[in-house]
Amino acid sequence: MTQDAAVATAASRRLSLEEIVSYCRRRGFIYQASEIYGGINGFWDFGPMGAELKRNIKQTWWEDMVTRHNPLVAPAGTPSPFEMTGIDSSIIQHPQTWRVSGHSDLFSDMMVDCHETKKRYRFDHLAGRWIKDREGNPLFIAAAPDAPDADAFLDQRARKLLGISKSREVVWDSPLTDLAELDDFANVLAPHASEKGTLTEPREFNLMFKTYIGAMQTAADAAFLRPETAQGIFLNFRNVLDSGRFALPLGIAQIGKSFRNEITPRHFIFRSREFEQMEMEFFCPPETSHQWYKYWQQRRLDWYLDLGLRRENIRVREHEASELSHYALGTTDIEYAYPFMADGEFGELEGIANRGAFDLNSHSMGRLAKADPPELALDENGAPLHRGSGKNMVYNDVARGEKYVPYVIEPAAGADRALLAFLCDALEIEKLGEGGGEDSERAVLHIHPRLAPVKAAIFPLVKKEGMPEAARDLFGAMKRKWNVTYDEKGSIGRRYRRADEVGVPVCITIDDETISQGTVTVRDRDTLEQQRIKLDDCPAYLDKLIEG
RNA sequence: GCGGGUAUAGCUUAGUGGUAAAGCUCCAGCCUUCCAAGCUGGCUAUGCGGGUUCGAUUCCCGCUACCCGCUCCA
Repeated sequence: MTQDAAVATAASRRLSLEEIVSYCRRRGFIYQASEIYGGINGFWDFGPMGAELKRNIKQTWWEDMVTRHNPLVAPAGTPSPFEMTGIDSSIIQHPQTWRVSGHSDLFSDMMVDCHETKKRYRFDHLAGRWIKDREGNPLFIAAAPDAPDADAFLDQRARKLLGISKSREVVWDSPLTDLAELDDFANVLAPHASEKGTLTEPREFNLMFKTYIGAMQTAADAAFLRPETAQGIFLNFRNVLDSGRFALPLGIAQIGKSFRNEITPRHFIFRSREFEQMEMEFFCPPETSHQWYKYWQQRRLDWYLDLGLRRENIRVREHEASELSHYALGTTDIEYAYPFMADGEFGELEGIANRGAFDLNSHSMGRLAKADPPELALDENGAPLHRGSGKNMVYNDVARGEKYVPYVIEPAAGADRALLAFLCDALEIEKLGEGGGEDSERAVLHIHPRLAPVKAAIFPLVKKEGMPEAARDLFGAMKRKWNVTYDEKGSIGRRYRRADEVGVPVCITIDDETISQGTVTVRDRDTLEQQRIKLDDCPAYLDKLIEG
């Protein structure tokens, strides 16, 4: 850190991603998974500090979303009071869950990529016809899978490419042929390309981790690690309603691990293959859904701001209609200016979506195709593509005197991304101009006390005159309620710096006045200011610091 | 997935075809009464696997991981 500080020119500065990674490793926040075996791409382990920080982030989210919620009062801007609760569902669910949700189709197929246009096609959706090019060489023109009329599309492509006038008929050398019947793609012209031979070999493209239930491991036993926690909530919607005496509007929250076989894990823990989500599904009457959507956008933004993220580093971005997922009526991203993003660019922190009744209807009727309103996806025989459970998802709203399938607002946050954002935002190298005349730097993590891995550090000023004994007594008492540390090694200044670097909000120092008058000094991490308080007031002081 | 770069101690660096060096950190001891003091001592490293060589941390090949730029991102 001395080296880093030496290149600092401003009064304080933010760190690069490499410096953040180095810091996380050095101070016990995050290590590369399986590091002693050379590491494993896309996986990370949380060390002593990181585990505490992540636990605090999750706990703060859970408290603010679920346990501290008052269901008797309607917050400003909402149509009504509402209830909040939580579940913890299984990582492995019935495979039909992912077929109906759309994740199987989207996440697992043989795909071919086009080098030229960068488009990706499902291998089994591509077909085309053979023809002779201008030099008389064989050329396979592939049709766009989404073209309404493949023959018309192919004729048009051939006329344009080979200069065949409208008065002449296009003469093909073959009927419509699946790409799968070709030995290689060297003579294949991709649907949107200008040159042939731009397609890759078909590659399996499965973003869900596959496993097997039972020891036999046959194809019929295949199961998947969840790619999102949300579906576990939809599957249990009826259970929660039936067993909990809840009425809508109702939010069901869940925190847990999810798994995606990302093609390119990147940027430290920003995109990893195993990650933790904090998701909530808010079930409400359809006609109020937009109002709730707006409410949750603001409330989720406020959560990050209240916990100290700088406003200038956060952006709220509403998706364009063309960006929307197959299920969403509206989606807003809360984005953060991560240090690996270019200046002025932001990366996703949390998404808030209005999913309509898509999920509940899907799990009732079967996989829905994107349409307005959504309709059942059918296979070539007209049967449902993926059958739903057949269970009734209609809610009988006695208070409103109507029955409906609830609409769902989903704030879906990444716990790891939140952790990364809080770290990046809070970590600074500060230049302290004063102090003995020489330039002095300190690394300090200005993390919110609620999130701080260690809440307080307790020091005896020196190791004599009864100070260690008094400090240990205080430490023992505080430890019952908070994660506090005791340190008597090194000079007092060195101990302050060590505490600053891992974001300890306050250092409590025992000195000779503690022994004679029962007072201690509390030193603030951010202002460096000290004040003297009564020894007995330490718990109340810390409680106020954390909870405000 | 493509291209470029990197890999020596916990961190930041040095160096060498023949016993791997330093500063910081950390630990122990002495000292120390409020912001990284000082003294003494100590622990700890060439990412993994091949090849060339009498001998490889150094040269070559492969792999892995990380960083940067594209690509992708339910």
